[in-house]
Amino acid sequence: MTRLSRFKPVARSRLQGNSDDIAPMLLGRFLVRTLDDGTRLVVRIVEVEAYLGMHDRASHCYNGHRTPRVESMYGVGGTLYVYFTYGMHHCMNIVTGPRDVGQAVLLRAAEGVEGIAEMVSNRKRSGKRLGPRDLAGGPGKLCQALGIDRGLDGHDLRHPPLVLTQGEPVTDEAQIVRGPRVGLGECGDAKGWPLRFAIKDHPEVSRPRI
DNA sequence: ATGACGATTTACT
DNA sequence: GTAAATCGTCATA
Repeated sequence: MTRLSRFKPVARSRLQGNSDDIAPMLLGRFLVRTLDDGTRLVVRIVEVEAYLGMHDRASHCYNGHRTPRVESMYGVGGTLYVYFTYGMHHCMNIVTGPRDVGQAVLLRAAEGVEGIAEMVSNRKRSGKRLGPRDLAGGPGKLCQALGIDRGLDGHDLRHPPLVLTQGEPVTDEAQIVRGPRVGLGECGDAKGWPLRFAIKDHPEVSRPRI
């Protein structure tokens, strides 16, 4: 992977499969966020979770649930789905597959690549020092570091102000670990499905450890 | 009009 | 480890 191709956008055709197939291929990719003042923030994705759509009880699209909040999750692969939860946090997903299917990959953690000082500033709470995993080691933290909110819901990830690029993908499958998804409510067998993927032993991967 | 509920994070014991 | 914070959304009435 050459230095230049790292910043080439990922083609939509690469995002048209099932979310559990695509999720591990997103590990190592970059998210390139351009702020209004021109500042560029870059992170490398290190942890994701697949949500399978209508037949996945943990999914916002379970049983065909379709409301204004989740509408963008039914968009074409390569669309961004951002939701607001717990009254204070945003989480972002990359939609996969054809339109109207409702599959997506939740971005759970990333490592800072460029613009780290700015991201730290975005993350600073009450003047405390940031510890391990405090920059983008969780879905809400990642969104806060990059300044992502519902205003970007439905955005096309091939274009600024948020682009998914080739980055430094993980080619060695042995470097990928998987386990059950985090934070789910009661959802039967879906609770144990191993749809969480992360780069093995990466320090930014969120808790609980995989 | 109302109430229950989060694909979480943080602070505190 | 446990618990509080905090509010948009949606099902129910």
